[in-house]
Amino acid sequence: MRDHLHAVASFPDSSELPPVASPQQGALRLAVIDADSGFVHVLSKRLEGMGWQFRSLTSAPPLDELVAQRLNALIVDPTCLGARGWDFLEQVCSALPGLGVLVCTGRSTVAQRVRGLRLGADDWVTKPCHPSEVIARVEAVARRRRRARMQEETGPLVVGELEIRLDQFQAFAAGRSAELTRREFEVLQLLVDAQGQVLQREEIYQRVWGYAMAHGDRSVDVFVRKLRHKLERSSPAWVYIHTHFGIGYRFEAQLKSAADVLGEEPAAPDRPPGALADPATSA
Amino acid sequence: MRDHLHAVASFPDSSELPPVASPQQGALRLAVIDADSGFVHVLSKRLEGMGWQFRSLTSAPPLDELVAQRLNALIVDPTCLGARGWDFLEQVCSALPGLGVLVCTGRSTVAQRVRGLRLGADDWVTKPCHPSEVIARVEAVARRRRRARMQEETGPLVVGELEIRLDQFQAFAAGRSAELTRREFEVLQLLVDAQGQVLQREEIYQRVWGYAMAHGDRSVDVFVRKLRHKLERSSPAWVYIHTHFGIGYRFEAQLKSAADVLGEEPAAPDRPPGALADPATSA
DNA sequence: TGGCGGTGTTAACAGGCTGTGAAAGGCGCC
DNA sequence: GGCGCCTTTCACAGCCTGTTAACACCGCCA
Repeated sequence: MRDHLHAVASFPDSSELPPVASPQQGALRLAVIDADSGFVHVLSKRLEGMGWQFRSLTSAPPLDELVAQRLNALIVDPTCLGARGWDFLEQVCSALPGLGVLVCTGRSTVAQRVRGLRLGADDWVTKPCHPSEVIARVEAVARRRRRARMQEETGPLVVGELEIRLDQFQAFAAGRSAELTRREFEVLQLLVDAQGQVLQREEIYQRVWGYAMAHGDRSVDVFVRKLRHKLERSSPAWVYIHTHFGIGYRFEAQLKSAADVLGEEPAAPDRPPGALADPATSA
Repeated sequence: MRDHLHAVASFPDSSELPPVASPQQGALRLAVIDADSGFVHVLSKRLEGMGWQFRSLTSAPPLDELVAQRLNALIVDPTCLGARGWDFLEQVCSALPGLGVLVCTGRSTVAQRVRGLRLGADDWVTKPCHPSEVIARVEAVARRRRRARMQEETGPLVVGELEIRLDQFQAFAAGRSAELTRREFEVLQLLVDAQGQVLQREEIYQRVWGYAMAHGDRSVDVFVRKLRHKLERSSPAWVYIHTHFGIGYRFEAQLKSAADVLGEEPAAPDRPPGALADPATSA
């Protein structure tokens, strides 16, 4: 169902194991900037075992050098960059929007972490930490980035008058944001991903909320209502979310008929705008 | 209730799977990836009793090996896969869209569950859990998947001018929805699946409604009436549902004669319009 | 031919499901 | 601590559906 995504992904199919050095399935190129040799050593051991391409540094390299490396991710401890740490972080993040940046450093205040993440870091890990956790987070970060980049490469997903940008968690129509909240966007994305399949409420709830839907919960309905409202506001000539009574919802961009756009059912449109069967026209 | 689906499942007999009794009606092939031997043991006991084909692993096998197993479902505890757990999940779900994937693991955060489900897992069960629940969920998941896969592989089912889409709970003719309600669709699906066999009212009722039909209940007749009406509206040149007097109904796409389409029974209809009660044709 | 049981057809009803608006509750931000 | 946004819950209205009943029609049989 979601295979349009992996169709675009640039990773070869062979899914194999540790040995060998050639870049393999899921392997990433990454660099570590850190003066803590023990940490770097342990980490590099692990990364080699996974076949990732890996480079370690102890100070900030020129930006263009980083660019040339075509990295997937960067692990950095700003401590070793002294006062220029924040600057560097900001520059890297703005110059390489496709790069996953993970800050891994000793104790820090909440304010520092917030600042770092605001400057564009994707994640913040506090030392001491287990290499596995660092790796897992790097993978998560890289996946997010990959996804966003894919989005960029293939162009935003367009259906009807809508433009859905995964990288912004937002839908646009005619260049204007529909101003969806996070959950609204998630519900929309799920429906869009289903490619016209009807999704049951339970399934929607489970995939978006992450746990089983309590009997009688109307959250999904309410969010669909909000989505419809915002989508209609942004793109009045289209209908996107269709109800299947007793089952659930289905996404399909559908142009409204002229009559529907002007006045709602002016006089005798005895049937629903969407689909209908008029024997006369079909015969 | 929907055991007609089983008829479609195709398990080749030759395989290197454990020597269980020959696959029986409703039995599934499944694999469990989990290092928790106690859990696996209890589960396997249960599964053997049900005659399901079952294989247990403690680490992630290569993808192509999984493919070769022709599984219906996979139960996995990503914990035992370490940092690659998410990757594995993602790969499996995208490479095997027909496979039902159930994550069964210890405590987890909402974020984790959402992530897992969005990567393509079908359900998420938290340990400790009762084997019965796991099995019930696997069945539900496998049913959903099989349905989606069947649809995908065989393409939409087409009979006469009708196109039946399981994923939309709907029938189409000439690209237009027949606007069937859920129950109408279920009755139609049952009749279509019977492949031209005559089904008794009692059987139809039992399978669709889920319990025995009360004596004198006319629900099936009413639904057949509604179906005929909607199907004729969508596809006027065809007759789909045939009555067998004193027995029940049979589905067969049949092109009407020109005379029948133009005027309903002009005067001397030498042949019954709907090919109704004609035991001779069925023999 | 008339009676009888099975089926076609229609309409009305009750209940369930969904749409909708608003209020209450949470949560993060300032 | 106050504030605002988002989420969730609640209540009510309206629509859709499944069900039942009633009547018309058809084929079979005496």
